[in-house]
Amino acid sequence: MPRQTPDRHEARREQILGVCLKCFAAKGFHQTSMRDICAALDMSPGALYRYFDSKEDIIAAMIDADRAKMEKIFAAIPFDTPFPKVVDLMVSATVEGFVDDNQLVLFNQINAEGTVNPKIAEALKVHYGVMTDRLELLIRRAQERKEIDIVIKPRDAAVFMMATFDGLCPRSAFDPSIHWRNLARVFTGLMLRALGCPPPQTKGGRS
Amino acid sequence: MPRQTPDRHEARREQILGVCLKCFAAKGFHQTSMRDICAALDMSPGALYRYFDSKEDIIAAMIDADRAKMEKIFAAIPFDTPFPKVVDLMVSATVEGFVDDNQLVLFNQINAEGTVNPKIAEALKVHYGVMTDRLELLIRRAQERKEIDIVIKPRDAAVFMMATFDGLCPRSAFDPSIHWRNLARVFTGLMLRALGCPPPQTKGGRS
DNA sequence: CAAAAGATAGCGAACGTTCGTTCGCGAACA
DNA sequence: TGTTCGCGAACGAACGTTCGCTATCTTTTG
Repeated sequence: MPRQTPDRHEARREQILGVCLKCFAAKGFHQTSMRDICAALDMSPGALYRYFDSKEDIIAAMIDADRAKMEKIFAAIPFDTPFPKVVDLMVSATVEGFVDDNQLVLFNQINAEGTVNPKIAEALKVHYGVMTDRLELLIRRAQERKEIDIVIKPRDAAVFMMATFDGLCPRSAFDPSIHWRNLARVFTGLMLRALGCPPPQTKGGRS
Repeated sequence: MPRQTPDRHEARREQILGVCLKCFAAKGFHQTSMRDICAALDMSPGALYRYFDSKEDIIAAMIDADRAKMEKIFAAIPFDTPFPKVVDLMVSATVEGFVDDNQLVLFNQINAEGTVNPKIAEALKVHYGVMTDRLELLIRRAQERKEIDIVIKPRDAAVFMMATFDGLCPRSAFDPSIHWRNLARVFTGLMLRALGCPPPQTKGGRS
């Protein structure tokens, strides 16, 4: 019976992916060699190749896992969430991922890979589509609740917001004047203004 | 006297960079080999190395040229330009660069390289700084002219706008539903709304 | 003005290195 | 006893780069 340890394999795969993420985040996909990965894993190439067919396979799996995580966060936002809260959640999720640099570097790496590798490009299109669709729906509901301007087309607004999230990443990677807290607050505020959604409460508003 | 043909060299360098741009845009920095470049140039490696010390040198020079071009566009916008026009100019400049895919791929490639290569990262920080500073000034002037909301801090607004421009790129690379014309119009409109700047004229407004 | 001298551009085979990947074999576990 | 896991030396290919050579063009010189 060959069915013995079906999950051990999967678990190890995930553990490997975790280490690869750090490697890739530190040096980029194509500057990281299989030897680098093996060293970080304290593992031989032969062993590593029992879990992944190729380097590209590793990269693809890692991107998949990363995107799935993001999709999950988006999907977890209920439809009836007040829109300011929606924006806040999304901005927070985006910014928090940046606090350690992993996500920040990785995001740029993934986009670069996507522009050049058709297989990755296809996967990214799907993922981007899923996220934009979800956001579009959230916007539509908010419009029905009269929370945001009825004139704005939900799809357009969704694309705009997604683009702004995406822009956060290269921006914050190369602008040393940016501070996370301030960034998140400012972006949330401006995005809500763009959609004609009055903020709920601004409290004191320390500079 | 060794001073004979000082400009021939420079001219050829630029021509080489132009070809490299196409190569890099097609396959990415690290998937493009020196042999690929030589083939595209119909030139031998030996000859190529008379113009650039290394592959990294080529990449750096190309990024420099690309960024300089963008800076030039930004710098050409006069301070007294009505703000809606400013936004329109910037969005157009950004979007137009995408129409052929060169700029689009390249932008993602550059950001990825910047996250991993300290020298490039430093250059990008400078360039981003220059552009943000310029935009901040344009915003400040517009505020003085009462064109945009006085509450908004110019620096915050500048960062927000720059981020949105940046986001346009990966977004439009992976969202097949996007059409340039519509994209530019929507983004201009929403950005102006965010800053509390009433649009000048919307004309007919065909869907 | 012609010839010699010098500098620059271009070539392409070859270099040493590093890459992703393979494979035969032993150890551990079922 | 069969199956999985892990090892690490080894492979061929491809990489960025070098170097000695010839051809071309510019300047200097007789």
